[in-house]
Amino acid sequence: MSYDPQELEAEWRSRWAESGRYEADPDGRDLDDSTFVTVPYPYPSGGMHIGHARTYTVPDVYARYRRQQGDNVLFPIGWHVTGTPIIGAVERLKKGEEDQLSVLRDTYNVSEDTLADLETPMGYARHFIEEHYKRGMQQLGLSIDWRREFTTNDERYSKFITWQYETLKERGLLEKGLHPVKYCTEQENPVTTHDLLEGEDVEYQEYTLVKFESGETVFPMATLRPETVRGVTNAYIDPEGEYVEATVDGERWVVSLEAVEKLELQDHEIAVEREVAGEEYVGESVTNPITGDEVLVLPASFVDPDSGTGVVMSVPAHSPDDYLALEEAKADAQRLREYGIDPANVEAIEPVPILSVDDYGEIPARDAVESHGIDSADDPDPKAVTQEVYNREFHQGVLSEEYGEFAGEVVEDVREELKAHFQTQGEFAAMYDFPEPVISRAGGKVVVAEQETWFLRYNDEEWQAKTLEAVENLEAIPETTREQYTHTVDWLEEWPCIRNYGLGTRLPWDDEFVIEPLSDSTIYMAYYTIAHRLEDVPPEAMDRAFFDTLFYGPEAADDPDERALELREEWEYWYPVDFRCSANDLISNHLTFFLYHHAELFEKSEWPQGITSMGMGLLEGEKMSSSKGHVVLPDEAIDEYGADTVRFFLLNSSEPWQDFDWRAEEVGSTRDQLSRFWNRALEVIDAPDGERDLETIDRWLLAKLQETVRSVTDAMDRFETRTASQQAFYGFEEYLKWYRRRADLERPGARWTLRTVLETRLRLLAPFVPFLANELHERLTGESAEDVPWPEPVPEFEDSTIVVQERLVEDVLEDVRDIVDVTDTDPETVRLYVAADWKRDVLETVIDVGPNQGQVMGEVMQNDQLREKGDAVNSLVGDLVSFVREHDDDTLETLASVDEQSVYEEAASFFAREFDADVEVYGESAARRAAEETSSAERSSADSRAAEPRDGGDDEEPREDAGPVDPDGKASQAEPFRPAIHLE
RNA sequence: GCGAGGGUAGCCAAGCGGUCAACGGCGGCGGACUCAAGAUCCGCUCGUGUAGACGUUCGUGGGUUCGAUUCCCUCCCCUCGCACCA
Repeated sequence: MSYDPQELEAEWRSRWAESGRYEADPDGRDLDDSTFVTVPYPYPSGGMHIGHARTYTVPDVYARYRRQQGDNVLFPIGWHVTGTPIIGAVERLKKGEEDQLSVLRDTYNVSEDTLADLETPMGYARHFIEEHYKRGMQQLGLSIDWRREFTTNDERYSKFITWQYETLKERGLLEKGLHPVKYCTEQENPVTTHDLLEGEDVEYQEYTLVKFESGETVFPMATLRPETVRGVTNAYIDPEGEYVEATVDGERWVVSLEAVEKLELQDHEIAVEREVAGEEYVGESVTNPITGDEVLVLPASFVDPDSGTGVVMSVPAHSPDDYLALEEAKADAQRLREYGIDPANVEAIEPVPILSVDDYGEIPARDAVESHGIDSADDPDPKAVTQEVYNREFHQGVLSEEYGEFAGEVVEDVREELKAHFQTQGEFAAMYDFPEPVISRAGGKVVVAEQETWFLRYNDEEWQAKTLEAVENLEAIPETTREQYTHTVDWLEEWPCIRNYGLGTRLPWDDEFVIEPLSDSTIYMAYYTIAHRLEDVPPEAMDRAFFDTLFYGPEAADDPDERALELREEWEYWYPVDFRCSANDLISNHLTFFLYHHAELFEKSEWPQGITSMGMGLLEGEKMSSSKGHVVLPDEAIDEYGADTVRFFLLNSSEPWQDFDWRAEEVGSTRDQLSRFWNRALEVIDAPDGERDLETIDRWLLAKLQETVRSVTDAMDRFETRTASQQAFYGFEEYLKWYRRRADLERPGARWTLRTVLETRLRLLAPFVPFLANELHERLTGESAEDVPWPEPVPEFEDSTIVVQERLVEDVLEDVRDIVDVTDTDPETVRLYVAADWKRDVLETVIDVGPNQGQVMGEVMQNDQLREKGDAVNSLVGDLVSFVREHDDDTLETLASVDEQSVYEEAASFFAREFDADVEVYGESAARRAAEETSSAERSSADSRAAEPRDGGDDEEPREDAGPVDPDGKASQAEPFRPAIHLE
């Protein structure tokens, strides 16, 4: 019967569903044997793709592994619907937006009839939960306890979040404050990126306003480079623009009309006194608040009244734009006169450098402009030049002497400090704005507004300290991520945790606001432990005291709720989370928040034990994108290849934390491999039982099996799913390939070996390919692989000697092959000569003395007989020194007990088969003596060799009737574990 | 720029101080099987070589070492994150 994944997988799926196999409850097993793995709950604003499939399969494989190890394992799932993405998607659907419709129809195969169901947020979410995620997860065979599902919009979940936020507020970890948000002036409402029509990628900037003065009137000039304030030579205003004089927080300011609304939204008291045309200010002198210098306000068409305050300061020494504008102004005396400015006054303006930077001369802006050959401020190229100057000055610019406490410092290091310094003194103010226009989908202009909001105080020192401790205690996989957590904790400021609208839980004390998604998903793993038993608890009973009792015990409430106390047992049984399988890009927010909230709300013993961070998925080498339709749906992949193939490919092609690349060709080949495995397995299952009558080669395979069990187990413990599955599958296939070549498979001993090997491998593979492995294991033994324990190495079959010996056989095979290839011959006889005993003695000496040529020679030369051999010994020692260096101590020790000659003799028939030749094995000494006898008989005289020592004991009895022969005198080339070879 | 990861043969990718010309997969070449194709199996896939070798390779340039793909430094290039988007 050939491999048919669809049929066999369907059968196992229903078996699992019917038996509720993966529903986990506290049972007799010890707390230490409870394992709780979680994965970020999916956000069903769209469908599931193959990248998600891996995300959820990694914890599944670990869960299955731990179950086989005897643990009680809980792997739950829920659904995250908080916030605006789902609402946004529904809005776009209802408006009939083509992009959205096409994604739904073409990418996710939503039928026309179904579209109507998607027009409410929860209807939309439900569809993707049921038809995509849940379905996909079940098809993949994920061992999830489905009783515990919930969504974050559920009433009871909200009660849980309410408890969490009330508790945090009480502990002083929430704080109210102002926070900049994107704000649509049309709808008079904050907007998210999804609500934007134009400028989706634009980030707002915090501009510094330098408060230039003219008498009592302030001209606030917006800049991103406050440190250049000492280099200001003049100001620019748009003569055509509309400006106002207004009272701002009690001061008299001149700003553009457009700036009024922005300032108002940014928490300034503002009252417009009168509107003025920009040109009225042209030619005026304003005073630099830092230097006290008077500078001229010049007209400039490039000034945008809708950017910042509509008045800008000019720093020609360090800004190419300003430099060019100044040059142009100087060149157009006519225009200056029209505005009543004496051109001589402008001509007199010279750039004032305020910092020095390598690669440029005194006036960086001028150098940059000149070296790039730019001559007009309207030229599009200055952008790049400006960027270059700004970057270099920011990272390398050293502030000049006038800067007092900041003199000699690099801009990058002191900008913030300098800004704060002058702000405190009242010379600077601040304003948020976008560097480019941003338009909402409602068509309104989007500006930055400051809004009252609630923050999580992630920069609270005590809280940080606890969290850092949680980071230290964590098993961070891979280890390199630990530093990223530490870094994130150091860097996090306050986090605004509410939004104006969206799905989710209302802020308990102000129901105008909703707790945002990253903030309502920090400790929900605790909710899984009780989710399936809440049905009978009315939501209104789930108050502070209820959860206090549940999480902190009976003492935490005056009149502890019985139900909460019962649920507490569940929570205590499963918590803490053993592993959270998440993604690299969540380290800097969600995962760190997860640690923060656990560190604060729970005892140390309940803190997360481990986090593994996963990489991303690519499709045919490119990033997946559901909006472009560049995705593979698990559904379709499983239909085509089968769930085991999908799982195996996802887990086997890279370690979890590495990126993986879904390539159809490789997935197809994975399926072929599994299919081949299936066929081979069936052959073993269908063959007669065999019996335990083992030859060396069987023992070799069994020894390799034990090695494999050991390394697969180690890899699984480190979450190295690729290493584990590679070893169990591909790695072992290589051994089997050798075994098939080497052994007579018809023997009962071989059949016994193959069955034993198959059984063990199926158990090792069961976490990865549960359908196939369970099925085959059941056919082989009557029990499924998941019903029997994870394999352990069997001491009886561990045998490093056999492994080392087999290696010698492989070496000889390779060496003979090489010689045959190079000489292009087809030998009829292959002769192997095993090194003489005295050579083994030299090897012993090298091992004893250490791999040092000089020392070894010193030792060896003590021996008269060896000394007589002269150069031969010297070069032998050289080779043996290398040999010893290249092998570890264990191997050398094992080799010491190996009888090399019998290894080859035992393998002789195998060699004969491989080379299709007669194979003869001799001892070097015996062969040599035979040669000497021949030659002495011929010449009737002793040559020099006759004087050589005969270290008696190594003389082997010749195996061939003809006696040992050494036609070409090759025997003397033999070295220990490297027999001399002669082909004829 | 800051933080993290990475650059290995035609491609993907393992190795992370010696058994490394470098696992494995894909692709390619040759052979077996077959009427044929596919699947499967076997061998080859840096160069040279009539004896198991030698030569040149693991982003660049240096260094440490008896020995470096593996350790240290320089530089170049790529990917990800850098916040109120989930």
